[in-house]
Amino acid sequence: MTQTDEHPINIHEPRAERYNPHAIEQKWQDRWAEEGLYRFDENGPGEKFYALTMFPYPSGNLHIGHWYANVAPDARARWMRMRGYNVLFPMGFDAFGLPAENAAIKNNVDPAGWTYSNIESMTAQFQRMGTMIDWSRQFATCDPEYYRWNQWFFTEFFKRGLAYKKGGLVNWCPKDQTVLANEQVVGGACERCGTPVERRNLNQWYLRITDYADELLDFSDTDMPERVRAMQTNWIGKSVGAEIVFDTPVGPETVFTTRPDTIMGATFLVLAPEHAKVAELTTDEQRPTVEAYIAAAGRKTDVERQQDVGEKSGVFTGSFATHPIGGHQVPIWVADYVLVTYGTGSIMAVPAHDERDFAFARKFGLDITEVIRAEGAEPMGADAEASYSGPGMIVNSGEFDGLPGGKVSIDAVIEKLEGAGVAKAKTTYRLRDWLLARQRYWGTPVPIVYCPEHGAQPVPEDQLPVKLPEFKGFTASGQSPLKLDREWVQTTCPVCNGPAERDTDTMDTFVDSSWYMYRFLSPHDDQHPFDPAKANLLPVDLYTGGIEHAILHLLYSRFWTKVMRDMGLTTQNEPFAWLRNQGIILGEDGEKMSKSRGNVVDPDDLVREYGVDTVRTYLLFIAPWEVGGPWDPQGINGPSKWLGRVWNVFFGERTAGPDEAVTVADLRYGIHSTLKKVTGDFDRLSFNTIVAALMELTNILVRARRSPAYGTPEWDEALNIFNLMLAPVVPHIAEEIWHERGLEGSVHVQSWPATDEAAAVRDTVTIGVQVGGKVRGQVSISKTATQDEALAAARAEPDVARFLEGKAVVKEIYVAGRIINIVVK
RNA sequence: GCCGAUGUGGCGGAAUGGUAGACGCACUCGACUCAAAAUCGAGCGGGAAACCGUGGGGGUUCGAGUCCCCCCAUCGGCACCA
Repeated sequence: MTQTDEHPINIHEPRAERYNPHAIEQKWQDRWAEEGLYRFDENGPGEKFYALTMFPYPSGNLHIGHWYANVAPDARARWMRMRGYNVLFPMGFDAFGLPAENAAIKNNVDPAGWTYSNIESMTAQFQRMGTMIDWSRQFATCDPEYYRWNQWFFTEFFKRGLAYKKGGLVNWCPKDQTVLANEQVVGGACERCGTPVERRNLNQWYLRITDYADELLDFSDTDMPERVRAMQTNWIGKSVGAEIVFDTPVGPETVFTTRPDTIMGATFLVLAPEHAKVAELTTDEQRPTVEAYIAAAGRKTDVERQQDVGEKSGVFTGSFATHPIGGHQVPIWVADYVLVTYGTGSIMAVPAHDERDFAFARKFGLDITEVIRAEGAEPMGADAEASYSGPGMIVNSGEFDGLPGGKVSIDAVIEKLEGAGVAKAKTTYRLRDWLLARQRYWGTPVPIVYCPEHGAQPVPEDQLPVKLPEFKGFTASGQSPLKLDREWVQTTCPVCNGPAERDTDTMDTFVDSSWYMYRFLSPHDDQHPFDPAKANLLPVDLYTGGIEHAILHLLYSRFWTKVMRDMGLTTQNEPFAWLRNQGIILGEDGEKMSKSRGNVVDPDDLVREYGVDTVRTYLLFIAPWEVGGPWDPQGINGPSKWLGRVWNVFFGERTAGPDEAVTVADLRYGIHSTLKKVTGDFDRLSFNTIVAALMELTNILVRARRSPAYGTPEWDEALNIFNLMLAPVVPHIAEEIWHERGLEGSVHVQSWPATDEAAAVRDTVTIGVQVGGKVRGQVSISKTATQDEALAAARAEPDVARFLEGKAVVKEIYVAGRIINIVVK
């Protein structure tokens, strides 16, 4: 198109134009990519800062939640960069897992093809966000170059005895046709698909996370939100107590208790229905009853079991155990309120002091013996309505009577029994070993071969990766698809070279995410999982993501790091120095966004309508970032209008306004107090108040533009600092402004400005005056006014004087720059 | 039941123990316009006022949204874990 005389376009006057994000955003994204502006250089200057957002699953569509999770960390990473840090901010894809396989089954397509095409489209969507992510480091966990190291780690774990195979009851999801780790069973149902899990007796691979249970309870090298720590601590479930042996007709039976001090109140034993000794202990007379009970308990799903909580059921075995101190006989029962998976699968029941044992004893008419009595309490009668688990003195316990319940008496009981070899202090955890194997195709093959001669052998390092066989379609048999590929299964033994078979299971995808943050250090390294020379980039300084991974991913990656440390791969105890969780953006209706509810907000639509910078700003502004909340479709008008006004502050026509009285001092105060606030708010991740402060400053600048302060050197300073403060939040408009102002380079490589502390406080302050603690007026005084000056000014204020009339002044408070309070009587 | 959060205008929210409601949305009025949108300007907790107001009740303090104690409600996690 050529310029015509009718429509002269003065290209040197874009300043008269309105802010148009669509005219500038793509341009800058392209230019930044071309120039490699965000390429991380580990040899670059400045202290390193590793910022990471939990990598997404390549579902194929980037939704507003991904934006919410990434924009704020991006703004913060940009700010750190401007402050002189050498910032690593990478991104990848958590690409193995069931959705690909399900899509593959449904449409008979290759999960790999489906996944990589999703990654491609999601990367493009991601790049529209305008982040400083260094895309040159991107990888997907389904890349053989990545999962090779999963296999390498597995074989290393195996050599160290941290990966082992054992038989036992496991959780099985009938829908997903695979076993699940305990962490992936929520309320008795599959964490992924909600199907109630079944228990199956299977031989499976585990990782020995329980070896690290105690260390995982120690959070001293990682700053995680209280609720995450609480959830993990809860999950690990440490209980300090003792194991105590009761003699039975078929040999000694060890029970675990946290209350050895109540042992004289133990009036019966209870075994879990699955306990190995039940059959032996059951007398012939009781056998039909017990077997029926065990069969019924076995049929119950976990979901049904949980619904029955509180409702006690059980049967008597017909046998008795000998009380280790009293020497008397106590009956042995079977009940499903005792879990075979916890402690020893059997308990000594102390109905007087345990709610569950009490309910059970009442229901079946078993003895209740009080052994702890609260100070001043009446003895527990036969008609007691509840157990008592509070503090008190030991009673009815012979030599222990009169000791305080708790530590002292616990130690006394253990000490006595320890001598006879029938008790020892013991700590039990709820945490189980991590069940690793999955009976699925789209994952990392377990690198083990089974040789008839040499048993399970790890695949040697030089033969890794064990690549997944080519996709040949699925059958509906429910068997592992790998199992069906005979050609793939048949291999040779690494020891004797004889015929052997591959393990046909794949790894839990949480293996992939347990160490991916290390891979970003050297994503293309084919000699190590990560280059040891880059280990100085560890740990991740700020890790952000959703709370849904509070236990699963975070606990597993903490465990992985501790093993890596013990292997000598890192000196860090923790992968993440600092963890914060963003909230969730809900639909307009306050419900979780979902296609079925029709309340989904599409970021691509928003970008088309408002531009990237507006969407970024609104996501920062909508709520405190760690809280989140419902999407307000009208709310985005605020940020949209704001950026229009920002543009006009720099390039708008200068209209003569009403007599604005913004002084140069006001201007400097506005700029430097805002700078101080924004700097502090970035530090504490308070993104919504950053935007608010920038908006407030814009309001000042709009007025200043019409005041005598316009055009002064202070005005130029203000624009410069404002431009720099905009950069982390709204990178495109900030860059455009930078260049329109005729400045060189990129605004994003500039230094964050320094606050002039003197300018950030006012010389004259307006403070409230209280009389008797109630605000009655305000006075404008010098910041450095003395108490006498301040009080004189306060008394002179008519609104204040009115309330002082006829009153005796008791006390006068003056906090410089804050408040005056005159206490009267 | 245990653990962890959270409760402030119509709405999202702000506030180192120091003038509660910054900033924004919505709304109202005005300017511009033939008109509308956009934009710009003004107002916006309740109450006529005295005053009352940060879930409720106590307390500490000259002064409490903020600190302490006791409740209530909502959300999240775990849940027969001995």
